[in-house]
Amino acid sequence: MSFQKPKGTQDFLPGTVEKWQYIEEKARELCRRFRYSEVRTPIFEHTELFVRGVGETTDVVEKEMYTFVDKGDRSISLRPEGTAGVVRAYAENKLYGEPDVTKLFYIGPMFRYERPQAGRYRQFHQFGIEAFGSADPRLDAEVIALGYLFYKELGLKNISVDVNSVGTPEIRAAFREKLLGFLAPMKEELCKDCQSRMDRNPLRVLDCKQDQAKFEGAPALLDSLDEDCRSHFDIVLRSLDQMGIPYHVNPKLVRGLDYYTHTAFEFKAEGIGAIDTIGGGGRYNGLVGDIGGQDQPGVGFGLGMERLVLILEHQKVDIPDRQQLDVYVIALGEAAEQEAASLLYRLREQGLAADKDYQERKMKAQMKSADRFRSRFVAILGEDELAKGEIILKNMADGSQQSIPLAEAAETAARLCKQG
RNA sequence: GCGGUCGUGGCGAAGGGGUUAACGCACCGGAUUGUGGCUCCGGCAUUCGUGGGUUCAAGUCCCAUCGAUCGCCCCA
Repeated sequence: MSFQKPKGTQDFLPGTVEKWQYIEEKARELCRRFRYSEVRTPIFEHTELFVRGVGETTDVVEKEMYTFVDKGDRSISLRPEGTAGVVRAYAENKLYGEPDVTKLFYIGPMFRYERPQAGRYRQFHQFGIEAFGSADPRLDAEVIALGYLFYKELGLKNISVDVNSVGTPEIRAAFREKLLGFLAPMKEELCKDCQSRMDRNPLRVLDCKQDQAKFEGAPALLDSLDEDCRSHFDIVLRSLDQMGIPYHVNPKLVRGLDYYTHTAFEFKAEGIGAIDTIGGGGRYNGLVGDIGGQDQPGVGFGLGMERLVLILEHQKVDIPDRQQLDVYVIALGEAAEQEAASLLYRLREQGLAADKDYQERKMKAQMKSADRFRSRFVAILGEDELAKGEIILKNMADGSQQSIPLAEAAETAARLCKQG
């Protein structure tokens, strides 16, 4: 094989794309119900946007971006996540001028240079939403609700929602100091991952799988929240309660991107390998201003599509798959082939899904094809039929068949198909 | 970036140094001169990811490389 797809990428072939189409359709339909409109932003942006937006010390920008210099000497990066680009588009196009809350969604590929693993690819896809222009905690709840309902309506079981408040950057900075004070004396006893986490992201140390026991008396971020943060968080939780959305408060929940303020949340599922987070998001009140726009609060999520597909398969959720054909035209002999080609076109003009063989195969083989395509009818056109100016229309489900004048074939087939 | 496992026809999968590369599914043809889903019969890999090496002899051993897969860090 001379060519292979680049590592960590995938070809989505017939049989699988239908699944994706179904999921995307569900996402769009749900967004419409919640009044979120689609945006399509570039797949690459100036590197600086992600550095400023996502945070320059995050793993995502430190080691996972596909960055290159273009012919104009600009540093460009393939988007590693969706929010930064949407925020940029929101600010650049001055959508904050709209009187209402701006609600946007996107579906598309993202890129991260990492070792592929179950549910992790270098090109992966996200469905995400962003709502700008309101700091109302009920909007946070709406965002969570949309994600939750998305999974629920797709038929997923056992999706859990983890929620936390990460406060404001100031509160987080203060907490970080307090936590480092607590951890410093025990640094030598921590695992080597935690030791490096202490430098990069101390809040994450508390989430370590090995050292749990040592963190008994550790300070909790939730206890450090000020009045504003606390009441914001309380309203989010109360709203979720009233909507009947199950969640659990996870004080250790920390997200990998720097821009979150107040609410942070994750959707999780089990049994799909080492990775259980299938989506996450939160509020990002300073981000629009950081990126250079008029400051506006925002909240949103990003959901991983390949992880979703993985779970759908794992939970054996049925997804409407291959399309079926209405009519398969079988022609026998050169003269019939010629006539069949035009009959085929007329069937399609009637709005029917129709096809024929183009490999001069035997009738039996063509019947098998009709069967494979799950065609409802077969239109047989042989020497005899051609001579009589008719076709045989056979119902594949019950085996019954009738002769129909060739001139009326398309209309008759269309009528029969529409009857059900 | 680090570690484990794996790479044989369209797909699944035997074979673990000795020279015609099992088998199953799918596909094609025939039994059934023009009718599918069942049955029976037949066909279908000059070649074992790629490159190098060891050997009289290499899918089979060694090295490298690419890819897949699982895990770690991190994340969707």
